[in-house]
This record gives sequence, structure tokens and C-alpha cells, in this order.
Amino acid sequence: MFALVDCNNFYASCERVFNPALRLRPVVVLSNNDGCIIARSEEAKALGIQMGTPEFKCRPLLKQHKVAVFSSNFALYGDMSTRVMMTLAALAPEIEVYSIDEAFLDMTGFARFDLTEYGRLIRRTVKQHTGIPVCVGMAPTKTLAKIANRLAKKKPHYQGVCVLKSHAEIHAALEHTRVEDIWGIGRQLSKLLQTKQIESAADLAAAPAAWVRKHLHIVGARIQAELQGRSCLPMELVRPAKQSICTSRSFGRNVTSLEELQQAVATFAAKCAVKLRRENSLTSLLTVFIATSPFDNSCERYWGTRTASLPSPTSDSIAILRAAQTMLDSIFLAGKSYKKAGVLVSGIVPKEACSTTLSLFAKETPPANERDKKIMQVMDAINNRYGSGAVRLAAENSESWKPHQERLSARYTTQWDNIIEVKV
DNA sequence: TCTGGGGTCCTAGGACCC
DNA sequence: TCTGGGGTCCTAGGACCC
Repeated sequence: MFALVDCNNFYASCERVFNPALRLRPVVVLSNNDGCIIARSEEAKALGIQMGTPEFKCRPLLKQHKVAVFSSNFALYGDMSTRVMMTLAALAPEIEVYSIDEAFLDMTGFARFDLTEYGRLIRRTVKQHTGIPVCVGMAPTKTLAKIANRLAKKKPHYQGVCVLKSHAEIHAALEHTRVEDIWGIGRQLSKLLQTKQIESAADLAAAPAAWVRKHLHIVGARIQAELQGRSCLPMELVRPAKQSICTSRSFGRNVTSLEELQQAVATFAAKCAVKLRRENSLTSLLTVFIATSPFDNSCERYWGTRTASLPSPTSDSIAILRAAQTMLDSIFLAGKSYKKAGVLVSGIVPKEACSTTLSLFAKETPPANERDKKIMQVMDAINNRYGSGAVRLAAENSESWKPHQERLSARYTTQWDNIIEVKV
């Protein structure tokens, strides 16, 4: 058996934990740059506010119902996530952290327990330790556990815990689940399935296997097997190293000058390098992109992108930044209003794998490499102790392009001097 | 005025190898 | 009339996830 534990309206719930007055009010959380609504409390959902709606489009509604609106505060959500996961890790032999607000638990060996009762214990414990409400779904495969979790959330009579064990329970759940609500079936595949009159999860489970394999490929075949109770997706206990790392932002206002783009790209490049070092990885491929707004109909959209391989794999902020700046120069077109930029590193290799690999043509000699490595170590150490941004490269600057974050709550759990902001 | 960010996997097709 | 068989690697594009 697998359990899927999923936090309810996670970002909105995080804001509520530290501001109990919000318990009686609808709450929404915005995406970066205060653009779209990406999390809603139950009350906000009841008002008809849709996921992904631009904030400005529902501003009157938000105001009318006195909705509490927050900028996204990832320092807070990330830390709260860690606390939830640590609590869950103590409640099961194995845990797979699937996303910031979800984890699979291995329930093998729990057969002699009352699983529903155990699910309630999980809910109570997470709520007590962190203040975050969660729902629990349990079933013989991950895909079925996802379905169980969805029912636990949607049907009040489950009281937050749904266990699908017997054939009858599973079949009833599949009949009440539409194909587009199955984990791994998105908009396109749903459309295809509709044309074949496959509308419920039960229909998909019963569909001819050869047809599924041909049109939904290997991924769809796996989903079908999982719906039938054959487990194909094992627990993944260690997170594999990332294959690519991207840092990108929409700008708070239009940016036209190369200088401002250079500052943005430098900031993103340096952030990618920090993420790489945290992963103990090196990159060998760098992509830089800049883009105009997709919503501005007055001019044609420009998406400038360039990818280049680096002379040797690196996680050095300075080396990555230099390469990124050169690439930016080659895609910059004067006279355009840029709304977004980003840096992506790929071709990632583990640090140990190439500690001794030197480039045949590299300009820097090994002593210079060693010196730069030490600089990065010192920078990381200072930033870990005194907060990120305590020291940074001079080229990094977010004065002019900084995204909007006008309704940011405090970093209640990661910043000492923010603790006093707690209001009861 | 105003519309997010960060990932993964799979497939098909082309280039290339012997 | 007629031109093998079996691979790998890379990339672009599409689909999906949170």
C-alpha cells in the first residue's frame, strides 16, 4: 500500500498558520511579480476565483469580499514544507517527497493496522506539529493513492482520509473519477480519450491494452496498469540529481536597455551557479533567453535565445556569468521592450565525476581554478550564515527590473527579526 | 497599468557508427 | 527488378507534473 499525503491549499494554509485572523477570511496567494492567483483557500474557491487567473482581472471581486491577498513567500513555504516532511518521515518507514506539498509514504507492513485510523493519526500529527491541514489517500498503487487523496479532499464524508483497498472500493472510486482527473492524463490526452468514449477512470482501466499502448504510449500503458492495481511506479527514496536548472523572472516593468538586462542576466546566472553548487554538480551547457511580453499585441513577440557549451564543466559564478553576458550581447535587439529573461544550465554532471578533467583549450590554469573555487566556497559560507545576498558579485543588481512583491508576508520561520511580526 | 516559475519523460527523426 | 542489419547519440517538440 502507498499513502499520498497532500497539504490542503498549501501556500494559503502557510499564510494562515502565522496569522490566525485569516481563518475567517478567504485567502489567495499570487505568483511571482504578483501576476496570477496560484493558491486559494476553500472560501476563495467558493467565490469562484479560478486557479491561474491574473490578479488584475478579479481585483473587484477580491476587494468586494475582503480577500486577503499575498505575494508568494517561498522562503516561508519551503521551510514549512521541510517541517511537514520531517513529521511525515517519522510516521512511515519510507517517504518520497514528491513536491513542495506532497509526499508518498510506503505503507508496506501496515496491513494489520486500521489504515483509516492511521491516516487520521497522520492528519492530527501534521496539524499539531506544523499547523498545516493535510488529506491522506491510500491504495495499492501510486496512481490509485492519488485518486484516493482527491476523494479525501472532495468528499466531506471521508473527513480527510480515504483508503481504497478492496476491489469494490477501487472500482467505485474509478467510476467517480473522470479521465482528466487522473494523475498523468492532461488536457490533450483527455481530448483524445473523449473521442473514444473513454470518460471515466473505470473506462480507461477497461480499455483495450493494445490501443492504450499505441495511442497513449508507454506512459499511458503504465497508468492503465496502475489503475488496474498493478504497481509500476516504485517509491523513489533519493531525489536524483537535477538534469537542468533554470532561473528566470518576469520584470516588474518593461526593460529596454542592455545594461538593465545585463544586471538581470548576471543575477540569474549567479543564482544558477549557487543552485549548482548546492547540488554538488557542474554544468557544461548554458542557455540565455530574453523575451518581450506575449500579451502586448502592439508589436510582434520576440524570444531571443542562445545556447552554448562551456569550455569545461563548472559551477563557478564568475565563469558562468561571463559566458552568459557574451551570449546576451548576441541576442539583444535594441528598441524592444523586454518583460522577461532567464538563464538555464544543463548538461549537468556530478562534481566528483570530473574533478580531474581539464579542458584541452582552457585559458585558466589549474591554480586559477583553485583560487576561484575557494572564492565560491567563501561566498557560499558567508551567505549561508548571514543570509543570501550578504555578499554577491558586483554585476548582480535588481534595482530596475525587480519583480513586484507588494504583499509579501514575513519570513516567520527563517528570519529572527521577522518573528515579532506574528499577530494573534 | 496589470497575465509565474521550474521541472521531467517520451518519441521521432537525423546523423553517424560498424 | 534490384540496394542489410543493428546499433548509438543528439535534438526538437510535445506532453505532463507541481
